[in-house]
Amino acid sequence: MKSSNNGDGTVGKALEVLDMVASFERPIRFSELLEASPYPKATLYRLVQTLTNQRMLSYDPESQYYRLGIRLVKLAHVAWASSSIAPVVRPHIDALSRDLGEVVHLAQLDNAQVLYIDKRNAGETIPMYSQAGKVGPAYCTGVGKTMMAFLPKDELDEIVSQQSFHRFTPKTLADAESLKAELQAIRDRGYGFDDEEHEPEIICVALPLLSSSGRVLGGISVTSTTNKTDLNGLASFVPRMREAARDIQEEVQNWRFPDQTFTK
Amino acid sequence: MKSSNNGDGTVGKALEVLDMVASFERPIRFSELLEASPYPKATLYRLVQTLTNQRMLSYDPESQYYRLGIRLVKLAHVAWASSSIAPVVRPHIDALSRDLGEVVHLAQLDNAQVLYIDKRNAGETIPMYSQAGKVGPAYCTGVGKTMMAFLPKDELDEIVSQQSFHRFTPKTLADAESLKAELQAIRDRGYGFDDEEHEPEIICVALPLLSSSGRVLGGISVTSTTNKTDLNGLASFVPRMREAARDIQEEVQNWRFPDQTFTK
DNA sequence: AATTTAGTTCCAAATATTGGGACCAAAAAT
DNA sequence: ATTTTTGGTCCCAATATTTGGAACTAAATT
Repeated sequence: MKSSNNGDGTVGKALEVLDMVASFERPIRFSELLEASPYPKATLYRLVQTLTNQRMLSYDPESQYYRLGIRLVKLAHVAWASSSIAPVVRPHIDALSRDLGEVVHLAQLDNAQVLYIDKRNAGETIPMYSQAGKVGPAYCTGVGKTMMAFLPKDELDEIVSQQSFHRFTPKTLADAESLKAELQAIRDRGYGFDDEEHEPEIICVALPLLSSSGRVLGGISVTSTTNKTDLNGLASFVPRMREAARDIQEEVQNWRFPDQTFTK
Repeated sequence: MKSSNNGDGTVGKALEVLDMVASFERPIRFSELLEASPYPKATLYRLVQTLTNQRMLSYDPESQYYRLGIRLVKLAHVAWASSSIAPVVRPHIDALSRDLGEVVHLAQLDNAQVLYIDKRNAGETIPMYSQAGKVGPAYCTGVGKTMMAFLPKDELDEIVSQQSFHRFTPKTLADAESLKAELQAIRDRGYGFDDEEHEPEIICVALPLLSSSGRVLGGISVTSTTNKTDLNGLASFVPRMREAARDIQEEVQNWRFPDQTFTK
């Protein structure tokens, strides 16, 4: 017994390296990776070789920089398209954005963070990975807080304890106490706000998407700015959003893949 | 010596399993995977466990179905955003689509196939086989043939031999000979067409994106339908596309990540 | 109650991974 | 021009992980 890693053997280590490359958000050199990694040179070298062979990383011999490989884009396309909610939700956030004239997001929780799955700008379409795939903090975004609010108690405690509580703006809820109070308010109200807690002038209203058994599937939010409207203005969007959420929940429940055979 | 796999040890196997799940393009059961896989039950089981642990797969205990995990969406976002061309090309295909009033694609070659990296719709969507992350055949698409045409000879032979040559339409070039002749024509002309070779009524014109050293970075295409225009009509788009390609090539060359420190 | 099917666990044998250190080439310093 | 440093690659015996046949369990079917 000695290893410094997570416990999933070589595969875990390789994926950890992949994450490490991703965390730079730009092409990097082997030596930069080495510095950031807990592995000895030879080990990291082999890991990176394997990943490159597998096209999960790509290497430019001229510049000697590694970056994430496009095989990931292909896999993510399938992941997105066969996720239970993304394809179902798309037409709804489309309609919401059109009706309300604002930016609409679909998000899920991933590892105590908010992961944006889809986005619709008021005017035009933003195609896939430019925005989908982004992550944000859960404790100071509308969707983040709203999804947390509807988690079962044990999961909630766990996820709250994992928040980093950086104070982005004067209004950021920067400790577990105030966050928990806010989450209670969201549960009572049935929806959540972001009142310039992440970025000044940016406000939003969010609804959870729940499965029939009450599990949190994701969240949708409508975003605006303080010089366009205020929280009351956003609250007036809620009935329309509820409609969408209801429809989505129903469709997700009944939705099956074309050729998926069921025995019951 | 015995293994039936590609040679990258456990990591290779795990990624092969990931690909296998992806190839179904829908949630699947363990037993379906087992049938499709070359691994014994216990081995596959552990592989899938690890992948699920790592959130590369997600498992719904209720339905007992596996699907690709959302961690992939996050990774793909970074892959897309830190690829050398996608972010640079986006404003250009935007403008192209606006100016020409047609659908514009950006694609790269991946494993002898065309991988669509980005797409811009003009006005309303033409129902068509493509989105970011989707893959398509190289030998019967405009971008595919055009990118192949500008590959160095050895890579070209390799990639041609990997094509599956299924005859989608009467016009599909369904053997290596006709494809190679077509590639020569594309080289001479400087751009390529898709003349209903993949789908009836769908036609397109494509240009390669080359690095300063002549390496194929990707391709852009403008797509239309036979009841809107014809190949001559598409050819008239070429000057405008050339402009875009020239600008892109220049920008890609000069483009560096904000904080990327260079020693020369 | 008996059989099949699907999923999970065990453990000794087989195999892959590990990492210290050697090695090499190119760049920087002397 | 020579030496040193830096960044990257390779080797191999010790070691840890993976393997897969088979046994087991739970649930569905006969």
